[in-house]
Amino acid sequence: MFVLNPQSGTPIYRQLMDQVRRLVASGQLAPGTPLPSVRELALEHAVNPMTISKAYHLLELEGVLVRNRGKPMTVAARSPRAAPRAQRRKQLQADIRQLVFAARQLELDKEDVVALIEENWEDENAGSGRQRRKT
Amino acid sequence: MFVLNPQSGTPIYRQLMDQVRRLVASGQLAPGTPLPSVRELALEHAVNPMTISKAYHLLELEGVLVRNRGKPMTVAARSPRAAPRAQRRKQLQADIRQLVFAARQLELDKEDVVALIEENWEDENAGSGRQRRKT
Amino acid sequence: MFVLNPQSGTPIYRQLMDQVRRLVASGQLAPGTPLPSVRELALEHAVNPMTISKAYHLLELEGVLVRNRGKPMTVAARSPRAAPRAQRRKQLQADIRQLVFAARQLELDKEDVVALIEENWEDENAGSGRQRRKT
Amino acid sequence: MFVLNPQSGTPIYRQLMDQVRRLVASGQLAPGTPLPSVRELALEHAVNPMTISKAYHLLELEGVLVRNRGKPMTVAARSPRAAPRAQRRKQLQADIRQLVFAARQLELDKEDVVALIEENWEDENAGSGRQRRKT
DNA sequence: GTGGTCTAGACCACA
DNA sequence: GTGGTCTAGACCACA
Repeated sequence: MFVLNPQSGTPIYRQLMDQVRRLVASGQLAPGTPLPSVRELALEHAVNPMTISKAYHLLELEGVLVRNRGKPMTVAARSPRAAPRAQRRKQLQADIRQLVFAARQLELDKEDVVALIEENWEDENAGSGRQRRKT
Repeated sequence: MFVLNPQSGTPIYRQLMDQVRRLVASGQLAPGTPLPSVRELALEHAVNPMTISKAYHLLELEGVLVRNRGKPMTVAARSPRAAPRAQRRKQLQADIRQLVFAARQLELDKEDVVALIEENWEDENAGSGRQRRKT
Repeated sequence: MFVLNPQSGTPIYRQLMDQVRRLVASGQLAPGTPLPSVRELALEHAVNPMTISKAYHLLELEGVLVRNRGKPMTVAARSPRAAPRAQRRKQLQADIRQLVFAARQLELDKEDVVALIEENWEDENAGSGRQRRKT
Repeated sequence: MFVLNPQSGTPIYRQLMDQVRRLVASGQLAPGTPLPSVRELALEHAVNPMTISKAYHLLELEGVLVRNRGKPMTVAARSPRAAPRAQRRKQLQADIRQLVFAARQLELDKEDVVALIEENWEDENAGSGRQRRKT
């Protein structure tokens, strides 16, 4: 469900937060949906429970998740089931800007970038998505 | 010349390294070109000199820069003046993958992403590029 | 400077947060004042650094403190040097309500409570304040 | 009869224990009085029966309540019907100290605190008492 | 020196 | 079973 990469440079708890926010925005995690338990995720990704817990806790402060004493955390019941396309686009802005900036420094054309996106789009079927960084 | 963002989450020395590598790959920083001094860059970006120095040092180890006693560091004289397009494309792979991954989680189409890139491409004239992160 | 009681039942990080907020509200911690470092506080109170860090981090999210890379955290530069008396009174409301509730259940009079406060007020000179709970 | 606040930070079973102890001390719960059943209280406050049960059990260990096979728990028959005023005052000490400590950190005067108590005293008629915490 | 992130593992409150 | 809090201690980025 989530792709966490400890080598990534981006703190694990932030990777998780980003992904939860996106899955909620797209409605893949609908309001009320229970999230995997802290322990479960921690075991699955060989990560410390506190790291997961931190991400969940911050998402709770943000209002994305709600805590339920003794029961798994759930997606908060807010807004429509999925954010409108315009808002989801906005959520991608920072990544887009970073990419455009990098591409221009590499003196690549818009066409190069679009081609690369098309190539990668096909590869990433069925959740085979990875999240890496330049390093 | 460089865009350093202390809020970015990505360590400053990495931001600098990424940017130098890209400008060298594209030939904007040609072999032999002197880089701004550590002090100069540090002052300009209100950053600790050690941070700049660390980036330069690591780029030297990588063979991208060369140290010249008493004179500013310069771009190493290696390969053609600029990397071939194919190689520069490769340098963008990680960013592309990250973007595609994020877009799919947001249930955006390839077309949305391309449109966003086109929008941002125009905006970023004249080195007004920023490098931010999702936060 | 701070009084932390691990036995208290109230989580340590919350005790610290409450106290920082109050000292900021009263102007005893003026904007720009550096706070004791995480390690310093942790050692002094024989408490884990992460516990202090958590309190500081949450206070940063609240806007009470600001982080300074590589330097101690400081009190945020916001509002007047000290909150107006009315606002500080408000900050005490929850404690007052709790006390009044307890006193009424004990069938004590307002006069009993006032007398107790007067007795304790004198005792607590010069930061000899403790923070305990009924347990 | 009882005011339980799950958001409070203070464990629910402790809130309940505190309140029972105070109502017994003041004679509002006289020796022999039956307490609401675990199930009843749990339902009324939308709380897990085990939580209520735990509080009752600990109060039994303390000697405040007694268990009666097949019948509701009752208030233990001990001492006079109500604790003398001096003892009840003592039961309030911890709350008083906490309040005085908070008030001094806020640089409020004894007069402010007394005024706040008087304001709140009137408001809390007829068991409308709440028990909250600073959060 | 500073804070940030993380692990491994304990114990608590609650369901 | 769930999440919350905490310890002891490591290593990283930055000043």
